[in-house]
Amino acid sequence: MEAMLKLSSVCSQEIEDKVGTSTCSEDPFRNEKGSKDNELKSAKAEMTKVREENGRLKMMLEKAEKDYHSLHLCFFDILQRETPKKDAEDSIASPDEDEEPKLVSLCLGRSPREPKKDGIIGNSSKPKENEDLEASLTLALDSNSVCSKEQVTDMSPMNTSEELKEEDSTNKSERTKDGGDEISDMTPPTKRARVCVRARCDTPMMHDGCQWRKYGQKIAKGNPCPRAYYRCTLAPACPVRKQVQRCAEDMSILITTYEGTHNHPIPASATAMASTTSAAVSMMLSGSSTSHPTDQNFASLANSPTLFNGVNFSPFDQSRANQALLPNFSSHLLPTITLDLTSAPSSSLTQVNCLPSNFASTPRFPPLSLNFCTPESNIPLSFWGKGLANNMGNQLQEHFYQQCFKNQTPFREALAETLTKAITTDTSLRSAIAAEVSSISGQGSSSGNKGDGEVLGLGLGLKLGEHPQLASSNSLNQKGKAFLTGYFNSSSSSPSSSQGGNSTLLQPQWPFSLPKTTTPPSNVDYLKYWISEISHH
DNA sequence: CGCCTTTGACCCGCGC
DNA sequence: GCGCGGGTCAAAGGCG
Repeated sequence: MEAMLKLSSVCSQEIEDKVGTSTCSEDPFRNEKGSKDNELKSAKAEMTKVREENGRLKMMLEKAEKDYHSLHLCFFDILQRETPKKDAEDSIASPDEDEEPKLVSLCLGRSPREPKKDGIIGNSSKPKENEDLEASLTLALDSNSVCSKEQVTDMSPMNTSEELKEEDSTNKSERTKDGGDEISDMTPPTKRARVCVRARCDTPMMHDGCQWRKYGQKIAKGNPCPRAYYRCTLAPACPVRKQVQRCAEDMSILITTYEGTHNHPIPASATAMASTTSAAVSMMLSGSSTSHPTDQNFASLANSPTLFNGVNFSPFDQSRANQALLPNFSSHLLPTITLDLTSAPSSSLTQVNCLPSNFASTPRFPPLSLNFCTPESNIPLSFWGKGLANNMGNQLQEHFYQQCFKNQTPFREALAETLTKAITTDTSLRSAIAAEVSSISGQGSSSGNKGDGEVLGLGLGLKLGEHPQLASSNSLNQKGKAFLTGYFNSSSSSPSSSQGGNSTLLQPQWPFSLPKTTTPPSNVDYLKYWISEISHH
């Protein structure tokens, strides 16, 4: 849409120039004046038309933006409404588990590497030689923006009594030590959100914009690397803590777990990931409001195309969890979400989505993986593995980080942009996508759910503007072409072409009317639409 | 001197 | 009840 607006502006400008030159230039030939006037009138009419079109497009853009923002705001409201129902149901079944805390983990990555084994890197002895690296990764908790109602009441940033059972004891000691500060015990312990960040980082600790004081260090079982415990020192009574540990399987991965909610304003540098982490927290608390969600719950949550578009919610996999590749520094009372942004290579999904063995033995809190990583780890391996070379992945990852942390673009948009870039720059990837679509289409609608899960993460709008033709020539095989052609020919007239391609469609307008009784468009549908969009260009 | 890190001790929950 | 492991405390020491 932006490009269309640009185009309209350019056309308008050209016409204006044309008109301007026509009007300003002295016409020596009076007998040509009539034709010039006609030309002038038609040009003016055209200009008016273009201006109107421009205005309409602008209005459409504004409307789309408004819609997006309102949807963004409404998103968590919807989750909140659903939460009490589930909570009510589950409180009947297991009323005491409502107080169970939650773990959300977030993972970041720098470069894809094969996990190294048996290497020991002392994280605390590393010199601070890569401050630049640290600076590129910022992270913070900020539940303010997207907390569900439940969170707002229970995890209010100002609610310093906080949610933690463990912290209760700690706070008690702190209270006694500090002579009883403003920390109150008025609110009961409630759901706790923990956000774990996995990042490829060579420095002992990721710079996240906050100030931390180390208060302990332990050698955890199963990991030769010591685990460090930090408290937030930006505010004296801030309950936020974090644990930092190197991944035993890949020493280049730094795993940081945040716990609690800041009860003070956080620096701007610490807010880059706030929305993402809090969104994850919110999702965890609302989507899994059962407190002990079943695998099915998480699977359905993960497969919901409307929830966290572009985020790969990997359903809990017991066999994977049993591999216990992640260090266990979470209370086994805590359920797990893994937001994975490490761009591990082909084994990434297996590696990253693995969770501590105690989670495997605690099925009432099946872990959940949110894969905010580079596309190749966000898309099924069979999919990305076909087309995305490793060096390509590195570039895209850099692009993704730039979008997320430097430009502070929301994760979804950054991911969308990165995916778009991947497709626009990698012909083999386009072929892979086309092939995947062909295979999906070959599965037919009867197996749509399966395809849904396979392409989960593609249910997001992508910048379709500058890319070449994905579906052109060799990119789509015959089957896929036939499918797409038939698919979209049978559909109603697509407004996408009339809207132009240069639009950032975070929630793309569905190009065809859907039966009222049908379920919302799935990710497969989005993918099909998306490739169709590309093929139209 | 204040802040931070280090490190051994302690507490607590869980499993057997 | 006991042992294990995770998490925290707090004294001691280092550093700017």
